[in-house]
Parts: sequence; C-alpha cells; structure tokens
Amino acid sequence: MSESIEYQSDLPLTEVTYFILLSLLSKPKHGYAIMKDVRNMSGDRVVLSTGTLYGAIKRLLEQGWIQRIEDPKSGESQRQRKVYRLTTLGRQVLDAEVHRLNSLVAAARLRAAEKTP
Amino acid sequence: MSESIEYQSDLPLTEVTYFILLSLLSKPKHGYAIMKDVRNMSGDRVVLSTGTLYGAIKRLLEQGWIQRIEDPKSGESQRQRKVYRLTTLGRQVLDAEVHRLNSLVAAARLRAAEKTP
DNA sequence: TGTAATATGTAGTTGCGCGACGTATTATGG
DNA sequence: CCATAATACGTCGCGCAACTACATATTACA
Repeated sequence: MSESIEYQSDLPLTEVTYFILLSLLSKPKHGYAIMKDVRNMSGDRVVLSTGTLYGAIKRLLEQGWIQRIEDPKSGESQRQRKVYRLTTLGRQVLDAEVHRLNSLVAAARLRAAEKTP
Repeated sequence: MSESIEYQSDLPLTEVTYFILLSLLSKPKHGYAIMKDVRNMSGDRVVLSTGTLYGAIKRLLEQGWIQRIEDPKSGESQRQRKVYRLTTLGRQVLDAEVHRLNSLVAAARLRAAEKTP
C-alpha cells in the first residue's frame, strides 16, 4: 500500500533536495550529471551552484538517503568521479514528499472554492 | 488567462508562508486565527510557533503580500487585535506557487514513469 | 479564583541555499 | 596548436527563515 506516513518529520524537503532525489530515481549519477539533469528537469528554473550541490550531497549521505557506489563506467582511463544512488530510505522520503506536495495543492483547491471574492 | 509566470524570483515559498497566504485567501484574519486555521488546514501537520508566525507576518507586510486592515469586529470593547488581508500581489504570488507545486508533482510523475527498477 | 484559551511579541540558535573562490582534466574549434 | 569551454570536484562565508524558549496581557469559564 506504500503508506509513506512516517518520515514526515524530515519534511518538507527543500526544492534542491527534492530535485536531487528525483534525479537519482531514474538511475545513479555523479554530481555534475545531477546538476545538469536538475536544470533540464526544471526547465532551467533550478540551476544548482556547486556550493549548493555538494553541500546537499554531503547531507544526503549523512542522512542515508543516498549512497556512493563504484562508477560502473570505470573502465581504465577514468578520472575521479563519484557516483551516487538513491537508497530505499531515500525513495520512501521522496514518496512522502510527493504525497505532501499533493496535499498542499489539494488544500489550495479547497480554499479557492470557498473563497469570498 | 492569469499567467503568473512573473514572481518566480520570490519562489519557492516556504511551507509556512504558503499556508499563511492560503489562510488569508478565504478572508482576512488576525494572527492567532491564522495559527489555528493553518493547523486545521494541514491536518495538524503544520503547527506554527508564535516566533515563526509573527516573524513571517512581518516579512509578508514588508513584501506587500499582505496588509493590515482595521478590525471589522471592533465594536467597542475590543482589545488589541491586528487583522491582515491578502493583497493582489500576494494572491498572484500564491497562484505562481501553486503553479510551481504542480510542476514539481508533474516532474515526479514523469520520472516515476522512466524509472529503471 | 485560578487556569486554559486568546492574543501579541522578542532573542538566540541552527540549517540551508547561494555567490565567490579554488583546482584539475578533457574536448574542440579557430 | 593552443586557448577556451565543458566536465568534475570541492571549500568558505553570508544572509535569511524557522524553531525553541521566553515574556506579557486579557478574557472565558469551571
């Protein structure tokens, strides 16, 4: 049934955190790839600075929402490149956030209906 | 057509700001009433402390998203009670935020579809 | 009469996004 | 062929907003 009622103490996610987790939902990526992906996904609205990105990654690792894996493309001549994947916990938190987001929109719809113009 | 493409530099709204604006969408309220309303609207999930509430109100006034009006219920024996209403600008920002929220949910739906399990 | 609800506010702490800066490697086009 | 853009990693310090705790006063009611 995927309740995702727990984890609410970690919400709301910041927009940056949300997009990073979302980016890693499809497949593991390294930092720079996340940056570009988030930018594309958001239609150029969310442009991460490196300060924001690596700070967020550090926190996400500490919380156990993402974890580092070996670079699958590390066939010989590869320079440093840190690849991360979403953990089960991270996916659950993301689910809970989507749920919260939907409730915010629902609340707005309710209010707009009972609005006194 | 109510574009609400502008105002994006003021987004994302924090959850607190969002609920306060939403609370004032139906009708003007004073601070304490906003607190209770937000709590109810969110199903007890968002419980504002006074520090959060009055800090937010101060910022919202400065930004011109809400404005103070005279208490309509100030018939004689009334103690201090500051009533606020949403401005046109505030309503436009709220609209833009709902739009942004919808785009976040849409992005998640897209990603969930192209997910590699 | 005392206590919960109503009502408003300040002070200090913490967390996070952001801009600026710093370093190194690989493509590429002029 | 060499400069410059793109790739790729990171740190540091600033400012803003939310939260906790504290402070104060009035009104309802049991």
